[in-house]
Amino acid sequence: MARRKKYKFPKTTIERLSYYFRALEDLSKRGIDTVSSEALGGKLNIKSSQIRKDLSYFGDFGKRGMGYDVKYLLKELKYILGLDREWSVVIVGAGHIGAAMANYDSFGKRGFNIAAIFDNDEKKIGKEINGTPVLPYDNLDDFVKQNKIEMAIIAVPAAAAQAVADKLVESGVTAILNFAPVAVQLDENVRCLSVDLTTKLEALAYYMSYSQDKLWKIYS
Amino acid sequence: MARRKKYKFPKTTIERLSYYFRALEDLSKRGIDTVSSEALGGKLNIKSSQIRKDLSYFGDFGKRGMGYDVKYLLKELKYILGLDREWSVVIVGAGHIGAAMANYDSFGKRGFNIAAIFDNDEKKIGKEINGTPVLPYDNLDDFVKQNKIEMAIIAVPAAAAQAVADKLVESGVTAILNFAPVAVQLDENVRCLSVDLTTKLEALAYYMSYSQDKLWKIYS
DNA sequence: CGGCGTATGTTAAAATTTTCACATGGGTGA
DNA sequence: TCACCCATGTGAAAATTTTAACATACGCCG
Repeated sequence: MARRKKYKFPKTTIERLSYYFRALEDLSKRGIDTVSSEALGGKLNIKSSQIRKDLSYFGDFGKRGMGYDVKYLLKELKYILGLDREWSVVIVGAGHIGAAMANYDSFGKRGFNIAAIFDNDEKKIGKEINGTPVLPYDNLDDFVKQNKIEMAIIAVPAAAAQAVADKLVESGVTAILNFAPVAVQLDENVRCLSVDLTTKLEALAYYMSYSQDKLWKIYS
Repeated sequence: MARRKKYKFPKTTIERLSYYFRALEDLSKRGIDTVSSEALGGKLNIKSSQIRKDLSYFGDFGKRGMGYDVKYLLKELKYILGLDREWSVVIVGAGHIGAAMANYDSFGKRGFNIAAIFDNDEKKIGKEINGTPVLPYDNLDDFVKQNKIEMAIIAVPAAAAQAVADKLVESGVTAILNFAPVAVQLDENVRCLSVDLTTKLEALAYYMSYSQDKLWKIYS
């Protein structure tokens, strides 16, 4: 019921809240209106104690003996995650990944509106991707300022990423989702999360080689 | 020099090894052949002690007072990460994300060869994406078995992901990179990493709402 | 060839995160 | 209304991960 609780909590909690949110949406769609931490955890492969702890950082949302009211918890999570409003986002880079993001309809459903896509390529400029216009990279500055864009998705080659990030921040963007395989250096009041596709595959490769005992375990 | 060291290390270490690898590649390309943990950390926003610790799980690769030989460390990391061989991968789902993955050339450079893409859509079957054929989903089983595919990328809607994953595992795949926004339940000897695009944006939304003091901090 | 500067590898401490265990309180039915 | 069940919320313990600190070893220079 009461919202404010602890002031510090693990970084990983935020990510899990997002998982809870999605799972609850699914339950809600299926007409289920109450769920226990145990049941929710089963769906997500997360321990029930973890779920209760995560939620406890933000408030008391459940009823003892009963579990959580799905709709109520959804509303609260929506609020906590900042999803109770619309966010305007620009994508920089109209290549395959940029295009895939522009076509990713889940963003819209969550209130992330792709306002424009920016690229240097003459052949792409002026076209639309999933209804979103592709504009010249040179207009990025003005567009971000005029439309008060706060979030951006970087989908350009690694070599260009830092320059793009700098430009975005200078124009007023304060949150960046970066697909370029490079660590961009940013002011600390700008949030940047990276999605590193190669790294994920490499981690899988590691686990597989490991399981095949081809690793350092062999040598001494 | 010596390879085998500790047997347990943080899960996050593997991911960082992948970052080190890429940064070293970059240094190597630029003709730099020695690097200190301090310099490498500066490039990646990672503390030098973290780097030394990470590497120490696998062996002694540096020279005191000197740092690390870039080429040598690259070779060792390649070995540790299991990148000293080719991996055959299939993509399931020829939608925007599947297509983007098929077009992601970095995979090939790392030894991840996309052998085929599978989809149900008649209009897509028979075509090629970046030189890789799109085959009927019904052939997935046979193809994976015949070509001894070990890794797969799932890029289908959430509702289909579990069934696809089951089919892949049944056919012999033991590592999965999952783009579907759902937690797939798998046998524990199958490795599965998820890339959750919405979750990342949601985490950003959280951080931004937080910084704007619109969160639980307000209430009591 | 010995001392000096430097950056490693490691050990110990600190910080963070997860898990456990259980007291607590809401709801239900007699 | 009372007793019983159940699942929460939490405080403490365990596990994991990061950071700090430093002794050690390498190479260079005089």
